[in-house]
Parts: sequence; C-alpha cells; structure tokens
Amino acid sequence: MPELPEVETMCRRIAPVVGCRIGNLKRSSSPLQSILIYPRLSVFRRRVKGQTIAAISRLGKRVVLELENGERIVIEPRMTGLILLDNPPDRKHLRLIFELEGGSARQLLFWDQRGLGVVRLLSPGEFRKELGPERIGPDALRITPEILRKRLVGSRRAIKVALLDQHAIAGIGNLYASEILHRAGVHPAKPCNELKPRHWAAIHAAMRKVLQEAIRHQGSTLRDGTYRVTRDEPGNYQDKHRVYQRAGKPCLQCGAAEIVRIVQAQRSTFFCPVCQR
DNA sequence: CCCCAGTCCTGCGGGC
DNA sequence: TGCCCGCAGGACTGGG
Repeated sequence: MPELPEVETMCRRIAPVVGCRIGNLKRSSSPLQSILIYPRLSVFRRRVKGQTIAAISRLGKRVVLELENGERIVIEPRMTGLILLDNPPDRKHLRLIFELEGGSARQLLFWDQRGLGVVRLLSPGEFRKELGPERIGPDALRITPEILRKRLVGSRRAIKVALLDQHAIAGIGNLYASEILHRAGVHPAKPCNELKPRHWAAIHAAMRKVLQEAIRHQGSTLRDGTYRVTRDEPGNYQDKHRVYQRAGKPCLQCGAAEIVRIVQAQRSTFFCPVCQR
C-alpha cells in the first residue's frame, strides 16, 4: 500500500510530466467499476484540457499536480493505486489516462487493482479547505521533534494509532508505523500521554531513518505485488522489514523473542515484546 | 475529543 | 479440483 516512501518514489518517477500540456483525458474501457473521480469525467476533462502542469509535489500519501491556472489534480493511490508514465502491470486495471503534449512525457497513467483510489480536481479554494494544514498534518519527513510531540502528547490514543492519523501527521501508514515503533523501541499500545521526552525523540529519529531508508530502496513491494517502481521492477525495502508481516519469526534486533501480531483500530500491528516496552 | 464498526474494492490463500 | 470465506487497509462516515 503506497505510503510516504512509495508515493515519494512515484512522484520522482513521474517528474517529467512537469512542463507538459494536458491533451485528452480518458477512462480505460475496462469492465471493472471505475475509480472515483471528482468532478465527473466530462467536467474534469474540460477543465484540464490545454493546461500545462506547472509543478508536482507530494502531500502525505497523495500526489499533487499543480496546473498553470492554479487548479490542482490530486491523486490518492490508497491501497493499490499506481501512477506511471508507461507500461502498466496490465490493461485490465488501468483506470485513467492523461495524454500529454509538448514536453518529455507522452502520458500519465493511473492504474489501480482494487479501485479504492481517488482522483480529484480542486480549485485553490477547495484545495485549501479540504487538504490545507487544518486538515492534513505536517509531513512526516518535515516535522520537527518538538512539533511531533506537541501534536500527539495530549492524546490518550495508542501511539501506533496516532501515527496513522493523517490530520496529526501526514504520510505514515500501517506498514511504516510498525517499523518505526520497532526501530524506536516503543510499544505500539503505549498511550501518547504516557510517553516521555526520550520516547518522542526516539520516535522522531526512527521515523526519519525508516522513511528515508525506504525511499532510498524505492519503497516496499508486498506479497500481493501491487506496488512497483515500474512493471518489471519491485521496490526493495520489504527485505529490510524488521516486524511487518513477520509474526512468529525471531526478532532481528534481539534474536530472542518472536514477533507478535496484535490488532489495533482494526489493523494489524507487529512488534517485538522484548525490544518494545 | 476519541472509539468502534461499516463502507468502498479485488485478489489471494486457507480450509474443507 | 473447486468453492466459500476471511483478510488485506486508506480514508471517510455515522453513532455512541
């Protein structure tokens, strides 16, 4: 599932779309239910046609394409979405095709196996209202240790659950939350308001380390194989996972304990009962 | 404020 | 061998 490192990797791969002009916008003719797109396709197409893509950025787990008129295309891959320049894994799950002109990329593709992804076109006002700093917390790679602590320390929620709250801090998903807390040596069920300054420092440092390392390895390709760098190239960070999907296997840190799986907020959490207290 | 369960969706793997 | 069911979870919603 694309989280910060995977979305960052996709952003870097599709950087050539900057400077291109959008031609046609097409939905693929797959028999599958089509992904959510706002506004509806005909309106979306009319508003983006002829616009040049001025900039690309990542907002937490979303990709933002800023157009020269100030409108923004926001792509949320959610569980299985992929944003590519070419060679989608198959035709069946290809959902959306932006044809491009006048630059170094010919097209921009949105492929999504499960179809939970969302693509939106937002005016500057809509963007501020729906995805502004009031709604989306500071990016996990830009937040300072002080602000991280300040935003979460008042909460009685378990730290693992809090790290997934995009309103508090943006970019962390289920996989990296477990990896970060293991690296930090903090128990995932620990309430935020019981964590000491040294814990916050450890979490902040672990967060930077894990996310940057994952970006360097171009993200994690899981067993289902949906996330890829290109059709023929998986990410590599899955080989570095210390806890995620390793229940019953020995902890790579202490070597003694077995990794345990628990459920928090209806999601799997993996941790080492010895290294994380 | 926070929690929980339900919703969307497809493919996979376990059990029988 | 085939079929059913549960599971994966990001973001959101409604009820408590």
